[in-house]
Amino acid sequence: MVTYQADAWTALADPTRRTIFGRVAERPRPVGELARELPVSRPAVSQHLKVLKKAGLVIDQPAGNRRVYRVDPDGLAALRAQLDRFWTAALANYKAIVEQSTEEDS
Amino acid sequence: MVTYQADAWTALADPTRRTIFGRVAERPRPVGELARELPVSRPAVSQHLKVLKKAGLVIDQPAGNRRVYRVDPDGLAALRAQLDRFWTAALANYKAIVEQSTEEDS
DNA sequence: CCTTACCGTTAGTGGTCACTTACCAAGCTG
DNA sequence: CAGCTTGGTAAGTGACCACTAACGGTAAGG
Repeated sequence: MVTYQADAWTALADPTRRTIFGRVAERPRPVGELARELPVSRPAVSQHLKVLKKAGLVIDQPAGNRRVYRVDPDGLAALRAQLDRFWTAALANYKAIVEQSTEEDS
Repeated sequence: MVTYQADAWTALADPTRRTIFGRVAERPRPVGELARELPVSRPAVSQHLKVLKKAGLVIDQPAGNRRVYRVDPDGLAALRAQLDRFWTAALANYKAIVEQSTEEDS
C-alpha cells in the first residue's frame, strides 16, 4: 500500500501532480484522458489523483463507466488563504521598515 | 553535497521549511534565532534557508557576525500569480457550467 | 591573541515517494 | 454471456530528501 500525506502543499509539490491539477482546473477530465496527455502510466495518474483528493484539491464523480475529476473550490481557496497570510505578513513587515526609515529621514 | 531542487512549490512542501518561511515573513530573522525556535538543529535550518533562497523566496543579508534572512517579495508574488492562474481557470470553468445549466432551465 | 558566538558545508543515513508491472472490479456493447 | 473499456489497488524498486554529527571559517570581546 502507498500511504501518502494529505497536505495541499505537498500535493502540489510534485510537477506531474501540478500538471494534472492544471489540466483538471481547465476542464473536468476522466483519468484516461489525463493519462494519455502525460508521460506517465495510468496507474500513476490514479495515484496522483488520490493524493490530490486526499488533500482536498479535487473531487471525483462517477460518470457511467468513467470517473470525472474536477477542482474542489474549497481546497483551492484554503490554499490561497494560507498563501495570503504569508503575503500580508511580509507586506506588513516591509511597510513597517519603510515607515521607520521615513522617520529617520525627518 | 546536497543538491536540492529550486522550485518554490517544492520548497514550501516541507512543513519545517514552511514554518521557517512563516517566521521570516513575520519579521526578518538570523539563523540562530530560527533554530532556537524549532525542533531541528541549526545546520538543518541553514539547509532549509538555502533551499528557500534558491527558490527565490528569501533573501539573505550579512549583518556583522550574523546573517539576516527576509522574504523576497518577487518570489512570493510569482507563487501567488501561479496559484491565481489555477484559481481563475477553475472559476471560469464553474461559471461556464452555471451558464449552461441556466440555459437548460430556460 | 585567545575565546566565544554565529554560520555554512560535507558526508552519511534512514525514511518517504513516484513510478511500473500485474491484477482485479465494474460498466457498456455485441 | 463474452469481450472491451475504464479505473482503482498491491507489491516492489530506485531515487530523492530531511536530518545529524563533524569540521572550517569569520566577526566580536576579553
